[in-house]
Amino acid sequence: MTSKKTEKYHLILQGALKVFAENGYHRSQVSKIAKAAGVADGTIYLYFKRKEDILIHLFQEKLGELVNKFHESVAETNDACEALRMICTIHYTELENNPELAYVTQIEMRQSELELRKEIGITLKPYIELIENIVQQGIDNGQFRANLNVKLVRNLIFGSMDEVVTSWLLSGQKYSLRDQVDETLQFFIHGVSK
Amino acid sequence: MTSKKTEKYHLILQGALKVFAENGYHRSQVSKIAKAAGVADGTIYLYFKRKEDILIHLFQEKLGELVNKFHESVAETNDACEALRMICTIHYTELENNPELAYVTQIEMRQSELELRKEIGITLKPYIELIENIVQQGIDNGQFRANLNVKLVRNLIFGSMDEVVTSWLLSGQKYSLRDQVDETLQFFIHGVSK
Amino acid sequence: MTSKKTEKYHLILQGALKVFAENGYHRSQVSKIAKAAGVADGTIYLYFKRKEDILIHLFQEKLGELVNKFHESVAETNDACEALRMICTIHYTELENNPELAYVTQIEMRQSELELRKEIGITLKPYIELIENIVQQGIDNGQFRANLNVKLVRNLIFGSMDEVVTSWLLSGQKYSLRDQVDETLQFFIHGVSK
Amino acid sequence: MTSKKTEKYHLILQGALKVFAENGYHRSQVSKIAKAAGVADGTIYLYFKRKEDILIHLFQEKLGELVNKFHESVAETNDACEALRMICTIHYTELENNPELAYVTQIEMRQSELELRKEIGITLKPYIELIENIVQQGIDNGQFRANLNVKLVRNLIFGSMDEVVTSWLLSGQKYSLRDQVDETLQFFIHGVSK
DNA sequence: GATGAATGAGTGTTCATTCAT
DNA sequence: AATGAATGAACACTCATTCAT
Repeated sequence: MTSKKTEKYHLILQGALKVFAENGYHRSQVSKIAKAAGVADGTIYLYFKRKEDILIHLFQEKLGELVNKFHESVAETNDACEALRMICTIHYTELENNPELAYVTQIEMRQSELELRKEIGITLKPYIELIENIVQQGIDNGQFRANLNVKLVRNLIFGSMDEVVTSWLLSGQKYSLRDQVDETLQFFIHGVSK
Repeated sequence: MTSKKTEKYHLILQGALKVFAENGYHRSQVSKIAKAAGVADGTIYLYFKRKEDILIHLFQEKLGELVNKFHESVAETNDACEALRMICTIHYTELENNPELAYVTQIEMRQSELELRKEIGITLKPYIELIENIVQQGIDNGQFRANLNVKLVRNLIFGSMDEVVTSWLLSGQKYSLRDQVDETLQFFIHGVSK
Repeated sequence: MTSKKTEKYHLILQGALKVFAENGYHRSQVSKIAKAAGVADGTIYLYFKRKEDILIHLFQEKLGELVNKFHESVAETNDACEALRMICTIHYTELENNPELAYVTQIEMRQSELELRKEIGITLKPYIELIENIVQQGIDNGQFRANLNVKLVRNLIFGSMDEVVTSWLLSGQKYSLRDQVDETLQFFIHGVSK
Repeated sequence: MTSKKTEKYHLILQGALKVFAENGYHRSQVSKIAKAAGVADGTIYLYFKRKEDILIHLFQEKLGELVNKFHESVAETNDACEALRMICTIHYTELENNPELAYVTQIEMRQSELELRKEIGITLKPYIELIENIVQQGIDNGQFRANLNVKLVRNLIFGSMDEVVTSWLLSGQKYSLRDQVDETLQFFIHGVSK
């Protein structure tokens, strides 16, 4: 249910996503976002403290939806391998289907000050922790090695997927991202060894 | 022996590294860099076309050194696992020992326009390819699975390490990065499975 | 009645005229013009694309008024000699009464790039053509020689008056400009010969 | 006789004439002039106090030659009409044959500060006075009207020719300047009347 | 709440001039 | 005298943010 108050809020976020994806954060003037959202420049400041705030909220909003999808999909299984597969599938599929979102998360999000990076870290945390829980679950049910450093491994897993997406994006999205799921999973499960 | 001509060039790069690490790229005024380098503002433009150019050269210079170290170390062995270990060791150790460089590569480098990102991609390519070669070598000598997608795997490996470094940096460098080498290698070689 | 929108536009032009006359175009910083106009620096760029634009608009605005006066005065007569007299009278009188405008038209206008000079040429054209028409009229009604090269003669006439104004200005405006009308006319009509 | 000391002086002036004509005064960096002259930047300051100085000297040098030609040609005759014809012929011919010089005198010379304009006025004075003398001579020998205001008339004459040259230049030199001599003279001698 | 005109702080870059060699 | 690397003052322009309506 979207109240009348939040209508403009979402219009602005929608406009910002479009403008950021087209021009990059630093080249996206507030007035351009306002125009894309169909509101006046000043109106933006009724919903956001600063320009940076738009980016943060955009990230939180969009990532929140993603994290929800992750949680929903994983809830259905006790198999850690299967859970990892679902995580990876959603990760690749969702970003492949939303190139604008992909661009903003992979490129623009990183273009921010240290302060903002930490803010983003907080938003990202539930996702990272979800991966951590899956790894822990895999250990607990005997699927994974017991001596895994879960905090390190979750970073390795997230970092891998993250880089694959960025690489795909910078390459010009010339191949299918979701087609990489199987081989990515192979690597997570068995590593490179025979 | 540093020729007189390149002396200021390196002074400026050194100053820029310091200033970028302290303030971030966008908050680093050219005049601040000049001051840190002990030269006049205008002098910078005798050696660099524009501010962005400093970042690119800084990256190329520093990353070039790193890539050389990677190549040298790897040249000594035919064992793909051992080569991966060396790569990871150098990657973690060098950045741990050069926090300023780490900050610039992990945070500031990403703060740049798409155009620059591609420039950086080119500089990074030899490193990525080195990893690819190691993986290929591992396949060839039977250490690794034959059906590995080398281009995907190299991205997974690089992305993993990259994320570990970023995470370490954003955490405030509270733990030892090089101590993560063994477990990182475990993950690369065997994945998570028992 | 000046609409609210154009109010600042005219304030800026007025300020620019003053500042240009006092300091010359190149020594007139935008901030100085803004101050003289009683607006913020940035406001200028809501009404003009760039600094040069102010000069062009100033010229068009002021010259447009002059050209109108020329046209009005000439419309009243069929006598080419009388028309020339009116042209000359207005030319001298108006500039004598507006030393700031005189300074800008005679000195600053010429200080601009070739590109701008052509722009100015376009604005000046109606005036030059008016002179041409008068000459043609004089030929047609038998007052002037039939074999006059009207395009050359209009330049000779305009150039004469223009130089007289510049000379008067550079001399420090020590004598009356309008007092030169009679003798200037004599020269136009009869030349130097007995 | 050119001493070794003045060799570079003339090289610089020659280079400046070329560069000014090609780029205009304000877009002509000192370093560009130095390059065109085949000397080092600093060398220029051994011969000229400031950049503006080059323009002044260039003007004085080139105009000095012109004035000499004027004087020589006029010395041969006592006929004021004939003298005016010679003045006009040389004025148009010389500038038509030296488009670079024409460009600098008609366009660039005007692009200078009031201070410089007065400097130029001084250099131009002998030429203006020469015209004045011719007019006076015409009066004295009964060729011209006795009640002519010589100081005004000289300005009218100079201004006419000056405007014709500028107009020809801005038109892109599409027609012959010297072909305008006869009709210009007609205007000076008889004005426009029948 | 909504507007959008107005603000003014902030900075990369140029280039005339200097001066140690 | 000649060099040319180094200097640093100067400034147009942008754009996030405010606030009177």
